[in-house]
Amino acid sequence: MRYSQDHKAHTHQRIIKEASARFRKDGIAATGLQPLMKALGLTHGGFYSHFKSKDELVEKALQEAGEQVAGLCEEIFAQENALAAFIDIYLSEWHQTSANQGCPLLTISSELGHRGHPSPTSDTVLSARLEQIENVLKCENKADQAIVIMSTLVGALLLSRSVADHEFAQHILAVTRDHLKQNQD
Amino acid sequence: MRYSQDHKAHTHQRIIKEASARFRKDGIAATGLQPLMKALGLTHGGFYSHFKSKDELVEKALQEAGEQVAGLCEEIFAQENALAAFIDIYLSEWHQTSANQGCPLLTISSELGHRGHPSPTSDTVLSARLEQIENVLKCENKADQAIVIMSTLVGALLLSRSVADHEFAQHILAVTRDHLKQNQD
DNA sequence: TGTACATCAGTGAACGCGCGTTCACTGATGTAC
DNA sequence: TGTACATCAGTGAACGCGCGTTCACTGATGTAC
Repeated sequence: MRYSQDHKAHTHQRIIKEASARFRKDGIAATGLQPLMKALGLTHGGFYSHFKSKDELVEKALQEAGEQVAGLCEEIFAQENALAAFIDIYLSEWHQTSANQGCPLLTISSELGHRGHPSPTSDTVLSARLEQIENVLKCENKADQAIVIMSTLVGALLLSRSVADHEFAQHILAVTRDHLKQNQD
Repeated sequence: MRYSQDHKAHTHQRIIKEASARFRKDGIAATGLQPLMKALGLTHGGFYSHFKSKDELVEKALQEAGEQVAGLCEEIFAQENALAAFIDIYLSEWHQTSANQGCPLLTISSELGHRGHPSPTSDTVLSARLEQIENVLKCENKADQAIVIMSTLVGALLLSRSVADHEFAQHILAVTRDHLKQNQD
């Protein structure tokens, strides 16, 4: 059946959005196209009138995750005390448990990178974050300092998500938050 | 055919060792038991006389990766200037490209944690690293400082592996190495 | 010491399953006359 | 304005494939007599 003009574009976006969440939560390999389409009330056959392969969806979903997160981050970095706000959100309990809405660097990017084919979109996402951090730094070596801060954020979040002991996980986040906010230049 | 006494134990270890490498390199989900056994010159059916499921192998392989890495780290931390040596190796080009022999926290642990069932072995591996770092720190708040250092190491390595641009990847490692060695207490 | 038997690590075919992908088809809508 | 037709987003069965797992079987070795 034919649908109204922008119907296809709308469905296209719904697929990308759902994929972007699922890839971040469960990983790319563990996310099937069949369950994904079913969750949107569609049948899996229709997938290929939107994308030529799962790989294409992966790339689009990574981009969408990047843009979604970029939107959130713009708001955060518009505040006063932007770096502290960013640190608090990046290392929040919300971000620890909500991988499906969070930073794609930990999940999509790292699943792509060096297992198969890394994506230039990973570079774009990371660069965007680094630039935002640089802009609110006051020290010399802004660029280098931004890399170190971002590394620490990513690492602490990853460790807190990897660890089985919930209190240990929260402790990692808390300690790292304090350290980064204390040493901000 | 029946084999000499310690033959089974030997094969058992070979499977674990190969799995430990493949899980770290390609991820758990992307590593098939069939190709794994074939690579060892065995048929896949025999797998179940060694392990009751893939999940059991995953746990054993994570433990073995932890022990293997622990062995390497003991040597490193026995040196003078242990922390600097550890930082240099953790953020080396070797570690960036040799995920199959490297730290299991980035790959096995993070694939287990919060996607499915996290393993207490992740906690053990992380705690071992933290303790080694603590022992060579001279500042107050050793425990907290160790967490921050480990987070930064893990994050920088993950980012350098995620990024498509090879020079960018090397830059992340170099900058983080310098920062950590400069600020070591 | 020689023979009969039990053991059991490893074999390889088969199981059901979900994966990514293909394809002939449907049918409500937009377009042309 | 009314009718005939073209479009094409979405359907759902089917494809080959590799997955994890099961199982009846093999046959060289260790053990018992």
